[in-house]
Amino acid sequence: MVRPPCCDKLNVKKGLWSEEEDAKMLAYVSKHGTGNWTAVPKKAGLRRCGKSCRLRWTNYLRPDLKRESFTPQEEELIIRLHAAIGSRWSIIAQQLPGRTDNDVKNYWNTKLRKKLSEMGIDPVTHKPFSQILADYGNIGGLPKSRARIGSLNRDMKNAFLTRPEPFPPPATAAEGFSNINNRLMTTIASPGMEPIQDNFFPNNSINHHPDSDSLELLSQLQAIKVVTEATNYTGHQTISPQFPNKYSLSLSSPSSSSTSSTCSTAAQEKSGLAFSWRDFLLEDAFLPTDHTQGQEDRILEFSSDEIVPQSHSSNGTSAENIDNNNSDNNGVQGISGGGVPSHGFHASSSTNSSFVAAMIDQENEMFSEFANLLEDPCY
DNA sequence: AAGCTAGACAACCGCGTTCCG
DNA sequence: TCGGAACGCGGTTGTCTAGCT
Repeated sequence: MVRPPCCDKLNVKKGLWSEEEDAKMLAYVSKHGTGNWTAVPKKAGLRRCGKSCRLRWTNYLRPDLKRESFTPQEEELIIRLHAAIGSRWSIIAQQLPGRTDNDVKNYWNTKLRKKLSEMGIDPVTHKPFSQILADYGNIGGLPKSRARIGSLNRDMKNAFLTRPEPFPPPATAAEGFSNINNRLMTTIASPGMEPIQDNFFPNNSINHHPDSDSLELLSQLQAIKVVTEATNYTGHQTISPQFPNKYSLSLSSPSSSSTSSTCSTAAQEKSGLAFSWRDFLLEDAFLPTDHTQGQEDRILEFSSDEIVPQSHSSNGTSAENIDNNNSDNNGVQGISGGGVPSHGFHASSSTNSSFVAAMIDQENEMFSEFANLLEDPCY
């Protein structure tokens, strides 16, 4: 690619901006406004590329930028929009006043992606890792396990290579997820649920079809509308009562949006749409299908409002208590002790080993069945 | 105190799109 | 219609800093 003329000069400065440079930029913009960035360095007396000037202005010097850290509401909106339209940072940033696409992108890369991974959700597809691996396992001609893991995206790779248990269930509410994050668990990665885009935004970045660009913009706008509306209510998306495990998100015309995009009812809110972690792994090819009572003990149950270990339901740690605790924190980061939520997994170690053993068994089965394919010299 | 590491964020790079003569 | 310049975007890299050993 041909470099812009302004960037060809050998004496163009790179790296961090000094206060003096910032002052020059501010002085220039306050006098002349923005635009024609290639001319800015010369007019402003800066040894910078015009592109660099534009970035410095839009990402740092603009007076309307927020400096404070992201709020849980902003966090939620980012995740919802990312689930709906993918990494279209500029579009997402437009829904967050005072935030730049760079801000949002950095926040996603440093915080949210990791957070979702720790919750057992693939940040790329917003599907549970277990579901992805199950899907992945259905693809024929699989290479050896290590290479197979190597071909996963980096988030799943991290989940595999840095954790004793490959598919950690979400942490419990007591371990520190806010109500907002709990709701995210149910709206983004609820059991058996197809991701939002699979059902409603077929032209998203994941399922993109090259001939569908005209529909893509509409889908994105609809996605933004729905996501922002849902967030403006209570953070809940419409939940179809007929399909408790298939959360539907209404896409509607403006005339019907007030009714179709409503939040859940108060009763639903109170009772929560409880489902178990077993449901979450329902499609996991590696889990034994017949659950014994012993296995039942390790099932974690969580609702749309809080995540409650089922086996702990009688120990006085009621859902309401947890909810109250979160309320004490104004619904913001109900993390006792602060910090990043732990991976807190209440299952016993034997449970973990049985889970892993099931995986290994499955893998060995495939190896024996497709032994010839495993000799692929590419691996 | 020095070295190391991870996290946060600023900045750069390359590419696609839009604008304009 | 075409080609070059400008702009915008997303991915990646670089730098700084705080915390830990």
